[in-house]
Amino acid sequence: MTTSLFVGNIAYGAMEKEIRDLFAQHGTVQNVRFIMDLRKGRFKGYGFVTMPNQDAVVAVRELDGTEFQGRTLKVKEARASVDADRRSA
DNA sequence: GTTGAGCGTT
Repeated sequence: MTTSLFVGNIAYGAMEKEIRDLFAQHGTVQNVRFIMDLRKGRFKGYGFVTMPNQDAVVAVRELDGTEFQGRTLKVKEARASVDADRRSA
């Protein structure tokens, strides 16, 4: 039972570890995926965090709109979710 | 050598 969260407006200098640690403060982080530009290999500035459904809801509520490394984070349930685990959130 | 709304690499 996990939910994929879309995380946007991440600072270009941020690291997956920092996002994972940030989300871990509000729940159990199952996985963190930073989206890189496959052509240039640069960070696109957004990523996805997978958490248990209940923790994901809390994380969105607690982290969406908050500041992270000078940028206002955008946290929301992912749309193009490869995982169909948004059933019991 | 850059940038700033969005929905992803196995």
